[in-house]
Amino acid sequence: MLETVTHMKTAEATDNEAQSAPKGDAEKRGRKASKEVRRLQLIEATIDSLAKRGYAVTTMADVADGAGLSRGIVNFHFESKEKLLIATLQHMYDEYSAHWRTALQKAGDDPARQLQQLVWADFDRSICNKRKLAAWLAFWGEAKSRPTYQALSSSRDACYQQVFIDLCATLKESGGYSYDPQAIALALSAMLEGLWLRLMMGTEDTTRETALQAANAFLAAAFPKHYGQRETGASKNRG
Amino acid sequence: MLETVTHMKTAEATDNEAQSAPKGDAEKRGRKASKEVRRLQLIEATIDSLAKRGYAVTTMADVADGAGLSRGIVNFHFESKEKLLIATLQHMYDEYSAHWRTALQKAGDDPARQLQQLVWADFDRSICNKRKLAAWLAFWGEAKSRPTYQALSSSRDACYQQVFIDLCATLKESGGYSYDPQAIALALSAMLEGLWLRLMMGTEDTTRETALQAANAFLAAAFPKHYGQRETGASKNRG
DNA sequence: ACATTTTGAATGAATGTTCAACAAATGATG
DNA sequence: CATCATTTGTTGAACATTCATTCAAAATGT
Repeated sequence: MLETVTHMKTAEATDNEAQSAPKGDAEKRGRKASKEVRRLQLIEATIDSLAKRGYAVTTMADVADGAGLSRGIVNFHFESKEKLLIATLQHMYDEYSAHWRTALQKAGDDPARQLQQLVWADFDRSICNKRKLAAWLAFWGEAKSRPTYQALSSSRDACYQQVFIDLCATLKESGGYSYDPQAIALALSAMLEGLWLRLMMGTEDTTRETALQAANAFLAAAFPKHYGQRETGASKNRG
Repeated sequence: MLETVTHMKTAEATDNEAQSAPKGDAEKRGRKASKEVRRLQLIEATIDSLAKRGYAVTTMADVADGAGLSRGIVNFHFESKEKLLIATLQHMYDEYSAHWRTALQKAGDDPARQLQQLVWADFDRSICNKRKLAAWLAFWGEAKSRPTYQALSSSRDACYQQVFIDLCATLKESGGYSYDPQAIALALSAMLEGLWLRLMMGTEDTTRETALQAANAFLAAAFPKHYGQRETGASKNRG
């Protein structure tokens, strides 16, 4: 019935979104708008480089070339390389945060449906694609030794985790399960991150489809009363 | 005037394993033994640097200083920086691989016990500590863009995954469960990796104990007939 | 005219690698 | 055992390269 979830599909191939033009709504403050557009353009180029080359060998020249601009431009819009990377991380964090909050809102009032939508949202093409995942992993690899990154580095923050715990607690009561909500919530969110990891690594046995199946299998096993084993909702649709 | 600068300050905190001596079984080829010891010493220093500073800023000088040796020594024992990193990754891969195989062997013939031991082995202090986990994550962040890393980068390889699938299939038959063994196995191993990720990130809400609880909660939820909700087995034993 | 943005070369710091000298162990010879 | 020759291991300085940053000049828009 509901194939609503997954069809965001915001330009996963290469994303030529930020490149178009500084036109349209900004004419009085065309400059300021142009400045924001430039920043976005450079941030997207940074994500590209992180995904393609990796954190360690992502250089300012890579970013500038990727954006089709000159070498010194990044230090004009961002003060330094570190600030560019922080801005990029912040951008991805904001995007992910907005994404799951939207999914939660769209889910309505049924807790079971809310949890399901949250889980499915994780595999939406707009955020779950090779490019973004690779960029996340690049940051994760550096987060532990960079205090500035730590707050933003885990896309699933404390607030997200608390939502999971509350939902698991609610389902526990309504379903009469007997586990610790906190433990199950941790297991669930850890599995989601682990599936992301598999997808990024590019092992052949894990695709977006199989990952979604695994997530559904977890839901069915942990909350049998709410997610019957019969209908997973992922087996027939999705191209 | 020149007092020999033999610091040998290997392994400050945890592992003074490689330090012992080039003696014993190697007298004819004492040199070769010493060579292996040096290699291990440098590999350990590399892990230290990866964990403390991160992949991007781990330099040859860091490694040499960490081992208490001179700058040029790494290029003598390893041909290049890349080969040092590959050797380090291989070392960690071999260690992890040997670890889970040993755990599997010790578990006896009962499939339920085998799976449980495999899961618990993941949180053994010998491999599940901040230092090693941080080093793993550092490699993961670079693996996608470095073909040489890819084969070794995921500690849990195809063989490990197959063991999981087979065990899940066996438990499915004996317990009369109704899910797809492959999906559940993927969910399980992904959760383990995700829990590792949380532990590395150093978020306060995830410790080795809570991670183990989450893993046990998963087992109890997925295989209720085999792992009753009552006894998790993790509350008192296992240091 | 004026402010803003962009360019591209110059600069200086950091880093991987090389290498000639040096030290230590090993083996040969008497 | 003593002495020398040879191989193996180690050092630290020198070198070349890469990269982030700076900045004066040019281009662009208002």
